[in-house]
Amino acid sequence: MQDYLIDLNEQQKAAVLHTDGPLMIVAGAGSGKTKVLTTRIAHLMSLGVDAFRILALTFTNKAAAEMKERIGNILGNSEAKNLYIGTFHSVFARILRAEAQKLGYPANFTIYDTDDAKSLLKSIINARDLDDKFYKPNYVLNRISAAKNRLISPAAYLQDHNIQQEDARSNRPLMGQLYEEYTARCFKNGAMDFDDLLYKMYQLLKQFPETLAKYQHKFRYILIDEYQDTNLAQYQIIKLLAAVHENICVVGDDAQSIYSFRGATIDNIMRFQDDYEAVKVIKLEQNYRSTQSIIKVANTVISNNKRQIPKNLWTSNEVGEKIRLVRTLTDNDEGRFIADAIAEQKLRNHYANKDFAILYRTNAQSRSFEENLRRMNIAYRIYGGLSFYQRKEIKDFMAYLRLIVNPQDEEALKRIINYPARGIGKSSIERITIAANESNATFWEILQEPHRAGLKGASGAAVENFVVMIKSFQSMLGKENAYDVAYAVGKHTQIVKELYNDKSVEGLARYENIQELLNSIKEYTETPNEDGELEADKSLGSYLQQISLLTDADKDKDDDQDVVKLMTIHAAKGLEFPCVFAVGMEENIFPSVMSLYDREDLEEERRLFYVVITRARHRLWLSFSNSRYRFGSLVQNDPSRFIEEVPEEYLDRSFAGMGNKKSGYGSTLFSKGAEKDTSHKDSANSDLKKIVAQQQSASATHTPSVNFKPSDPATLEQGMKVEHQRFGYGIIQQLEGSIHNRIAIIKFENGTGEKKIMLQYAKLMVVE
DNA sequence: CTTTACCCACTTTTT
DNA sequence: GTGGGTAAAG
Repeated sequence: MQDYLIDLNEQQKAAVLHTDGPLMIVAGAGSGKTKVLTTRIAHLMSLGVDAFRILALTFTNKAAAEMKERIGNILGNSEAKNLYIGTFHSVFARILRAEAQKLGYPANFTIYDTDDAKSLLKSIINARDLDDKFYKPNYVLNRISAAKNRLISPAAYLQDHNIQQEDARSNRPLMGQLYEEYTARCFKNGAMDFDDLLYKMYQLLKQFPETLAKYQHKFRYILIDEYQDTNLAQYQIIKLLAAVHENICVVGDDAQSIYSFRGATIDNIMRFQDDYEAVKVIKLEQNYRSTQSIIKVANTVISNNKRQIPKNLWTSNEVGEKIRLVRTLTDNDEGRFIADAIAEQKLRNHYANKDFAILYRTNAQSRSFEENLRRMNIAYRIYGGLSFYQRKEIKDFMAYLRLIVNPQDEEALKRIINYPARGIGKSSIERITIAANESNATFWEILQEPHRAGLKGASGAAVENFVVMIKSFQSMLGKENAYDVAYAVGKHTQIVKELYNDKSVEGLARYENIQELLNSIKEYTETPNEDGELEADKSLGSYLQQISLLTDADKDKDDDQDVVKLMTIHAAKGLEFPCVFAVGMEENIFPSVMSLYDREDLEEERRLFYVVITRARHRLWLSFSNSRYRFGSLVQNDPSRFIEEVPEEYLDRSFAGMGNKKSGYGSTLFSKGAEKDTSHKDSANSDLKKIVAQQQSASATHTPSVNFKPSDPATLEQGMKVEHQRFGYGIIQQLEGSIHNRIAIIKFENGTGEKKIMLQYAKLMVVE
């Protein structure tokens, strides 16, 4: 084992050696926070503390994996694998899986991601015939999420006067009922959403004292990373777990609290000292990452915030270069400038691609950088955005797997019951839903006896076939591993075949995605489990449990690829890069338009600005554009107010000249404006055309005669004159198709010309 | 019942 | 520019 204390400064050493009792480490950006946490855990273990009794909670799987690895390196043995290190969500999911029955959940409960939750809410809102102008699934989900993060149950929500008034005032009086029904439906489906993983964990500890005692005893040492980003639910759970030993160590930086939209409250870190009597506070103020210029700028910027723990971040690194301010006229120019700058820096200062990061406020901003990097042949990778697991084809495939493991999961069931199309349409699904509600059974139960929903004939048979197929997959669960079941799903459902036959570019990509999913499942079943505690469980159930908490960033292990990294500032937290481009520094974007009217929100944006500044080690660029396309139309934003907060002496404005220095820019702007005008004319023009077309088709639409009565399709013959309900009168030119699907080619009188009419559906009356 | 075509709302940030 | 939901056509 290395002498792990040797390269720690005094404060870091103090934090490592303070093993027992509550400890708060206020760790400035780049002050060696992760090093302290990992060394502290290694130190505990070298003192003889059993790895099984140490709990460390982080916010990303990546941070957790990194910690595990670094501890392993310090200790030089495999003991680190026994540590309970993970995100709040994954650690709690694991515990909940073991304790699920206590709460009435199946051990194989499904974890709903945001999309699943929204679609469930949508169906609840639709079923109640509510106006989706007010009850937007997104809004409703956020409201429910906020309630859960504040540990407010549906019952408490309905009883709370303030909340009720708030909802009434915003024209959403039924919010509480929606919360109640959503909760009930999730329970019935055997599903928990992300917030439930915290909320139910709290319930579990609160309702079952012996369970609480068990975990209180088990976790003798608790460490929390990014404490400034915890919400009330997380706070209360930690408080319960730590109550006996009080060996709790939290690490955080109030200046980097950027997740209030997820319910995080800066109060938790501000009040930590009041929560525990014997608390020790250690501040890590020396920054090892950045140049003096960068640190100075960061400090100045953050001092504009009112609420913060006083600290003085400093560095003994070199002064470094000024921060470069870049101004361009269009978003595409911004992308081009930065791609050029990267190429230039690579030559001039011998940087590699991986030394650069382009960081933006919103995912939608990535396009112009992608295009220009591609043009310059610079390798890049986008982190975040639409995740692999959010793609439609992946969600469809996963829905099969989810249903097999948990047939209660109605969302999964409805997603794939008719995909690929197998003749179970909207009306059949409706019948089943009604039957299920009436007899208080689950959707799946009704499916097994389709006659209870009045389904017979073709649709009844289709349902029966579907059930037989799913059951055959289920019978594999006990004996086969995750890959074998998934392979069978691929083989026996038509999904893979259908995608394979789709030769379009998108179809090919989808096919490859399914292929990739199958490969990753295979890899999962063939890799030995890391968890020392759990048996090597390679079942489909355990696969699903862990996959639903994984994000894109966790998927790629080859982190060392030589590529420029593009991601949101949020995603960049905890990372560092030699060269950072903070782009889109414009009002309404950064700070976001959503945060302009509230002091708290604005301060959070400023903390976000602080975060992006402190990602840079050597060089930092701030860029903004006079105009950019958003949504197809051109918008113009002022430079971000945050730029003005950067002290002038650290700012290099030589790239921020007005566009008039270069000829052509002015005219570009002008022609863009002109284009916009014509496009307006165009759209007005096409609107007009549409109206004309509508009127024409309206006059072409036939009003059926009073005595219209469809004739039996079997009696139709070539040459007959018939009446169609909408197309009017016509002559049958030809009849073709099989007995079951007869098609008539009819020439209509009113200029609509020849049409193929499927007799199965169309109603035709013989005139003569 | 299924497929296609158009229309609209959507953009903070994430486990 | 995009994905999902709806209406119309087959």
